Formats: sequence, structure tokens, C-alpha cells
Amino acid sequence: MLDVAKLAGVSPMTVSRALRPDTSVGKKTRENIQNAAEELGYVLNTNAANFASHKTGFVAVTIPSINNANFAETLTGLSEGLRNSGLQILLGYTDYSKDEEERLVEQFLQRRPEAVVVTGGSHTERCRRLLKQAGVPVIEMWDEPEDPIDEHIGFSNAAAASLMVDHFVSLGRTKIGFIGGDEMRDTRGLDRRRGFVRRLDELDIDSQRIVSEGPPPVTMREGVTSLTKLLEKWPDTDAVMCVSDLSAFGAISHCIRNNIQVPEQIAIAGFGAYDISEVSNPTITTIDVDAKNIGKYTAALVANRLGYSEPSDLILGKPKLLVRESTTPI
Amino acid sequence: MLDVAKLAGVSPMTVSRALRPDTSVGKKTRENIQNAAEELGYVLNTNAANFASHKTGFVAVTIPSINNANFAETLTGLSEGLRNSGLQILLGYTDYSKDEEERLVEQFLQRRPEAVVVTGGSHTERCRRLLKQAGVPVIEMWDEPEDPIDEHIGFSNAAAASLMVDHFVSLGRTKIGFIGGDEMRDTRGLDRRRGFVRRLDELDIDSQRIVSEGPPPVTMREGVTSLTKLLEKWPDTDAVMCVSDLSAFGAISHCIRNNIQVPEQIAIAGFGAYDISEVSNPTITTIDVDAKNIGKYTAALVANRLGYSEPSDLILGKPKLLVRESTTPI
DNA sequence: TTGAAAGCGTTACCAA
DNA sequence: TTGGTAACGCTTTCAA
Repeated sequence: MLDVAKLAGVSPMTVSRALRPDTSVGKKTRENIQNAAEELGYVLNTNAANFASHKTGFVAVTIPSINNANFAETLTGLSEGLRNSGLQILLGYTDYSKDEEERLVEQFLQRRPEAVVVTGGSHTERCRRLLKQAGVPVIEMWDEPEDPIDEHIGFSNAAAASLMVDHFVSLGRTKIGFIGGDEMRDTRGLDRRRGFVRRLDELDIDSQRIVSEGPPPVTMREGVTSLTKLLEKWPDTDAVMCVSDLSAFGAISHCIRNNIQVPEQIAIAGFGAYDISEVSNPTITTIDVDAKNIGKYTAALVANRLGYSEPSDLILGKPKLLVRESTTPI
Repeated sequence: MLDVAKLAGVSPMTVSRALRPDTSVGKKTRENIQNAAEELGYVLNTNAANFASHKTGFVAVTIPSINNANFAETLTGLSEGLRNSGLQILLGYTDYSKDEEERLVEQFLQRRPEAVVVTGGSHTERCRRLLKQAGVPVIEMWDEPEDPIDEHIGFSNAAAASLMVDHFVSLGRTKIGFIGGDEMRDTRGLDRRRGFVRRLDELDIDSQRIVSEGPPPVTMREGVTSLTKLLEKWPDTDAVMCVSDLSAFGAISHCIRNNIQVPEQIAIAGFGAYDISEVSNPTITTIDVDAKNIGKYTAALVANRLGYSEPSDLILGKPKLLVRESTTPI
């Protein structure tokens, strides 16, 4: 910056101002300086700038997995929503582990982010403490925590699951199964299972037909193997709710390969409104959770809390049931 | 840090050392200091540390899209490979736009990353210049650039595509089509199309049957609409190569809905070895490009170039043809 | 609109 | 093994 100042014949201070928007610098002076900077190939050191101004421009974000279309959509929405404010995302993925989340949060906090965004409302004790002490806005996404750390943008996974139970029941199905992953790690999946069981119990319908296996994320392949097991144990099952559209697709694939009619013999539903739910045959009845808007609204909330924008009164829509062929024959 | 020093009764300098590994501090002194830090809830300011030590610990990474299983796998591999070196990824996605890539690279360079990783070997002139002047290792992934900026970890998309052409021809198919996205933006997709055309021309087979539409990323839905168009224009097409497994799945879905036998009437192949290629019905013949290892090897290369590890002699395998039912009846 | 001085929180470097 | 001093590249603050 000193070199640029010399070349432009001004003080470093003026260079500093000229390189930022919204600063009072003579129009001609600014042009001179920008030319000088370009000529020298000067690139502002944002780290130093942030260090001096006590603002890092970082937003720390943790998600369970990058390789999941729902979270990817949320991240895309978040990223787009934050672009204008000039905030930079520090991204970490937890691999569905709370300990890993704690490790990441601790590491991120050392970078002094201006806000922290985490996925889910369940964390280790230490992680909660770190987040509370951080002194910056904390937003929990994809959940409706009982005891929020600060703010949240999400929905009740349990309530969403009971929508699907009600749908099955309205179709006259009563031997309903659930396919999900390793119950201890994917807390959103676990909440869906809880909602499933609770609603069935309320309706006085058998809620035992559950296959939970494999570490999250639950994949298409696990849909195949889990349905196989479910039908071995409870052959008369007439409906299955899967923890995601991916496993629902795998389950349908199992049926196709074994000449089981979907939905006539067994209705199969997913969760998440992935692309595949629209393109598979049959198309998959699912729950649309508006993943991208979770990211957008989180971005809006962050920008607002940090004073980059006016408060917006956007409210995330409730999860919606999308009925398709896999539960209702055309 | 001053407070911690006071509480522990040592100088700030000793605190600084005690909080880092591989530094010479008395065992007892270190313990005292760590206790003091814990008691005060002190969190190291990594930004300040990096500023003073001229090392940021950042690796800048740009990918076309987060919401793409192949890139997500690469990113996962990269992330895992970098974890031990303590490097932090600055992630940006370009939405398949070179201008956006340039903008991101410029922004990232202001953070003084220790290395830059970009996707593809095609960039704006200015972007190339910025990267060359950056003075840090630059790695281009997912491609085999004619004129690399620095290093690359990738493969020839054109060569990979000709593998598939040869496969079709070996099955006796000669009316072969190609389904891809908007040709100007997805340069890897474009390379695949080039390889497709070149190989057909070499074999003296018609290479006109191409449908390119829609902005990248090419989705399942575009597979449906593109195959519809392809068959309208060239109804006798007996094989189709799709730019990705997702569009291949869409194409197959179109066939199922319209009673077209796959592969008897038309063979359909994809690219990328996505999960769906194994679970769909029929399963999809595809090209496995080892996406995760692209990330892992890139991480190894970065770590090595930055002196965090010994050179490794890992060499990325060539793309492999995976033959499945969508081209070969069981 | 411009400039000068002080300082951000840490580490490098040298000395003890 | 420990401590003192300077310095990192910029912005804040105040003054001109």
C-alpha cells in the first residue's frame, strides 16, 4: 500500500480510503490511486484490514454433509443471500457427529466469525457453551430446538413426519413401516422417526415396524437393503415412510426388482423433495421442506443481525406434503 | 493473551508458545498456562496469529456447483485430506461462470490463501493472470489443461467420452446421440461432447445427433426433455450418451413412461458413476472418474507443496467405463 | 478531502 | 526455557 501511495503521490491513508467504497476521496484522486494499484498488481490484504478494523467478514457454517442435495441447497441459498453483504463463509461439515461439530466450532471461533450458523438444535454441552460465550449471533438451522442457543430457522421434523403418517392413514393403510439410518447420529432423522411413532401411537396403530441401520447419510442402497429387511420381518407391511427420498427410491427399486407393485401392494414415501422424487417411476410422495429458503432466510437473518440490511419479516413456510404416484395410483 | 499471562505469572510470549504444539515450554509452565486460558475462557485469535506469522492457513477452492454429487465428493476428499494439516478451506462456487470464477478468485486472493484450487482448465484471461501472479501453488482439478497455470489433478473429459463411444460401437450401435447442457458454460461437458464427436468422426459414424440445452448443471428433468427432443428429430437413434448420470436417469425415465425398451430399443449411458447409476432400473452404464480421489490427491499435492507432508507419488487413475444394464441387457 | 499517529493481537527474532 | 522488542498491513481517530 505504501508503494501505491508513493506512485500515486498521496498518503497511504488516502490509498486505504480510495480502495473502499463509501469513503470521501476526490474523484480524480481515487482514479489515480486505482490506476496505480492496478499497475503495481497490488491486492488488498483483507486479513490485515479486518484485523485493524476488528471485523473479520466471516460467517462460520457447519452442516452434516456436503454431499446431500438438501444441505447443498441450503448452502446455496445461504451463499447467495450473503453475497451482497461481502461476508465470506467458513464451511465445515460434521459428518453427522456432534464431537466433530464441537471441534469445528472451536476452530472457527478462533477466526472470530461475525456469526455462526449450525445445523440442528442438538449439540455437545461444551459446544453450546462455546457458542453462547462467542458473543456473536448464532443460528440453528433445520430444526426447532426446545432450548435454542440464540435464533433458529427451521421446522419440526417430528411434525413433518406425522403429516406423512396422516396421509398413509387417509389412504387406508395401517401396517406402516419406517426406514431410517443409525438412530443416534442423524438427529433430524431421529426426530422424524419420533414423530412417526408418536403419531401412530396417538392413532392407536402399530408403530413397531422400524428398520434403522447404517450410518447417516442414508443412501439409495440402504433403501434397498432396509426394505428387504423390513419385508422379511413384517411381510404384510402396506406402507413405508423413508427418512429421505434417496432411501425411498432405493426401496422402490427393490420393489421393481422383486415384482412388488408400488403403491398397490405397498405405498412408499420419502422426505426432502429431491429431484428424483419427480423423475422416478413411480414418482415419490414426499415432504418439501424448502431447503433453499432455509439458507436464504438464515442469510437474511445474519445480514440483519450484523446490520447489513433491514429486518425482513420472512417466515419459513411449514413443511408441505407433496402427494405423488408412489402412494396414490394415477 | 495478556490476561492469561498475568494470571499464569508469565510473559505473553510464553503464553503464545504454550498454546502452540512443538514449542519449547516447560511442562509445568504449559499446564499452568492452559489452565489459566481455560479459566478465562480465552480463545486464541487465529487471524492475529496468521497476520503476525504471514501464514493464513487458508486454501481457496472454487467449484462450479455445490449441489452436484461429483463435486461434493471431490470437496469431501479435499476436506478430509487437508484436515490434518490444519488448513482451512475458503469455498466459493462459480455457478459454471468464468466471470464469477474471476470475481471469486480476486476476492479470495485478498485473503492471502496459501494455495488456490480451481475446477477446470479454462478461465478468463484476467483470472489466469491473477492466479499466476499470486505466488502460491495453483491446482486445476477435473481437467487436463493444454496450458496449465501450475499443476493439475484431472483427466481428459474428451478421452473419457470416446470410451463410451467405443462401447456403443462394440455393441453394434451406430445411430448414437448426445445429450448435454448449454455448451458454452460447462467446459467439462463441452469437452465430453467434443470427444464424442471426434471419436465418431474418426470411426466415420454420424455425429450430428446432439441436443444441448439448458444451463448447467444438467438435471434429471433435462434428461427427460432432451431425450424427447432427440427422438423427435432422430427417431431411429439406438444409443444415447448423456453428459451425466442424472440426465441419463431422466432419459431412461422418459423411455419407461413411453414404453421404449432400454437397452433393446435404445441404449442409454451416463457419466460420473453417481449412486443412482447402481440403483436405477435398469442400472446405468457410466464412466467412473474417481471424484473423491481428485479431492484427496489435490489435498496431498497442496499439503506437499506447502511443506506439510512428504511428496506422494499417487497418480489419479484414468476414467473407467462401468458397463451396466442400460446398455447391455442382462 | 487529506494526512499523521496510534494501535489491533500475535509471532519472529534475538538475548538472557 | 523464558522474556523483551519490533513488526506484520491496515484502519481508526483526530486534526488540518
